[in-house]
Amino acid sequence: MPSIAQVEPMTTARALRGPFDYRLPEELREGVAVGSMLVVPFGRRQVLGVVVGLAESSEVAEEKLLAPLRALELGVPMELVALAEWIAAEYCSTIARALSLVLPPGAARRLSGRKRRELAPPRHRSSGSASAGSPELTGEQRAALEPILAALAARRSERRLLHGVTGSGKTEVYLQATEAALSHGRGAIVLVPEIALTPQIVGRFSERFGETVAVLHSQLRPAQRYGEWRRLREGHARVCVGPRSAVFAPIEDVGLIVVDEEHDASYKHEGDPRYDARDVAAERAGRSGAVLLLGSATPRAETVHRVPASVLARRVDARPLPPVEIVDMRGESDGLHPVTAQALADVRAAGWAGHGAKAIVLLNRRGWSNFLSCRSCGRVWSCPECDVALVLHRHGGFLACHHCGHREPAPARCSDCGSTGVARHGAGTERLEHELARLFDDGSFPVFRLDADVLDGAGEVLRRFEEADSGMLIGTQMVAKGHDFPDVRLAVVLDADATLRFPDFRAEERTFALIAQLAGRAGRGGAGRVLVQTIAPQARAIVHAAAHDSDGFLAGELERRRALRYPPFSHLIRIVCAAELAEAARTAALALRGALAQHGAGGEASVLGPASLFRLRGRERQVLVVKANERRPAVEAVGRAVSRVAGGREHAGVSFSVDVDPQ
DNA sequence: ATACTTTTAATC
DNA sequence: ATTAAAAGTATT
Repeated sequence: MPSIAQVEPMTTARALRGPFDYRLPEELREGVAVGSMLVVPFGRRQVLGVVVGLAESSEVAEEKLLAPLRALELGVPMELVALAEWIAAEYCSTIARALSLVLPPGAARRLSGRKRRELAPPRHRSSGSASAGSPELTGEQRAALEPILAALAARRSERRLLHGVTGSGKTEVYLQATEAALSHGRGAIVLVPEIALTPQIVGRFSERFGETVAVLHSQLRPAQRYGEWRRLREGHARVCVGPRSAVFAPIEDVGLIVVDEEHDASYKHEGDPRYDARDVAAERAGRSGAVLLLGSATPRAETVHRVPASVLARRVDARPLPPVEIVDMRGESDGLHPVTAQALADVRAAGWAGHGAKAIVLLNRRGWSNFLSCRSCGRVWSCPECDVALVLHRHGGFLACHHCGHREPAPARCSDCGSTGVARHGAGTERLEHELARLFDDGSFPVFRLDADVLDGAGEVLRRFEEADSGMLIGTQMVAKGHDFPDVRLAVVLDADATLRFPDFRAEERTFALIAQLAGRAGRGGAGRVLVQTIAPQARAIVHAAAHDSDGFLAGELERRRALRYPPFSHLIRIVCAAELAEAARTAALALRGALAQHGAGGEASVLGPASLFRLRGRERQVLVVKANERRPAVEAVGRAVSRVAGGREHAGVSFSVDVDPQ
């Protein structure tokens, strides 16, 4: 019986290198395992610790060993401790930070409370399951399901891409794959981008599988969240549907991990460790002999390159995808093209004729105006903490920084020269809502706005749009996500090239996905039409999206990535050095580059930069990018270089952030 | 000599 | 990170 517990204390310190050994008193030896949570004395404090190993003896002198104060009732599964160790190494982070991802929700905060309150009894919900029955699959769906069933039967880990156009019935494949996993006695995880935007998929899982489904979403109160975690941990629920953090669901013997809308940017975690839930899902599936199923109408080039695909080319209702028209805005004034205005008027007229008729308009820019300038002296209102222009939010009467959240009252006059001539440049969703309501809302054709600024929440706006007979939904990229309304006759993208102008090698892929996803919202219950306003009508992403040519776009994209040695033909690691003074950040970045040059950047790798980034939250930033053929040696080399440079005192006040496979 | 501030070292 | 001992600096 091991008497030593190797414990990782849950602190965020980078310099701390555990694990630390504790002597287990007799009464704890039975119950403590890898994954157990202990409260331990640590320095002068008490901290929560996770047991990462057990041993018979310790290197540490007997008299220095302390005993844990107490053990918590429920720990995490052993396999998640191993997964956390993998994440710490893979993303250049610490074990403690990686472990905090797999702990029960609120674990760190509950430490101070002594005895946990008894939980409310589980609420009842529709039991579903057996009676619901699975609908008949199309030939394409059956062909896609077949290799998944075979892998599950053989307990073989396998990765599959489900490349299916919008409306082709991907969810039914997920459901039947889940059913198969359950029938083999195994659990399943279903990752979705954001529950509020995809209520339909959650509903279908709950309906089909009843109480064995645990749903994690942002609206749950902490106690409910913990309740769902506990149902999974104790095996009462075997399926978890949730956002990226659900990849850490405490399910034993996972047989299937689904990643819906696998192209979605929300799978990348912003914050240390900067993990990518898709890669973590692949790793977890590999470790537990599970099937990884990645689904999308617009998969990433990386995924297409690496993962064998099943294709769903037809919609289940057998309707064709709506025709997409490119509306050339060169030489036109800003705003709506006459063709677009007429198309919206046509939708409103169709609504009058009887059934509902709806339109969706996408403009990927929040607020009223992009930026303000003084007509007299040219002053531009910018963020005091970041080097970006402030956006006018007219309804709230303030200017906001979209990077740090800074707000200030909207100015009536120039604070430099006193002039009252303040020019508003560009239009965002708030202004568009105002304009379109003025033009089209006659009482029977309401305009709804959906973006990150709406106060009632995305779900509420979508519900109101659904309930309306006719109307228009305008908003940012949120309007292109997984919801499904049958009466949408028209989908419009304004300034479609806006995303193309981002200095990012994924800009084309993002633009293609955005247009294709939005096009998928139109014509689900009848004829549909899609308009794309752009000043770049020849751009590859736009031309292919208009032709519904995913394969053609991906082929070109992969060719371009290969030529430029971008992922998937290399791995990128981004290191950002931030400090109050630009000079300090630059010196640190140069030192880091020096360390990488001196000790190697891991295999065949090149280091680009340092380059300046715009100031953010009052900190000047410099970025280095490592482009490597092999990921692991490069990550290790970067990790060593960062701790060497960050460890010294000469770069005090500089923070280092490492992003492996940045999105 | 004494009260502050900064540096350094340790956390089983 | 947090803490406290150690070392350094300014103040009576």
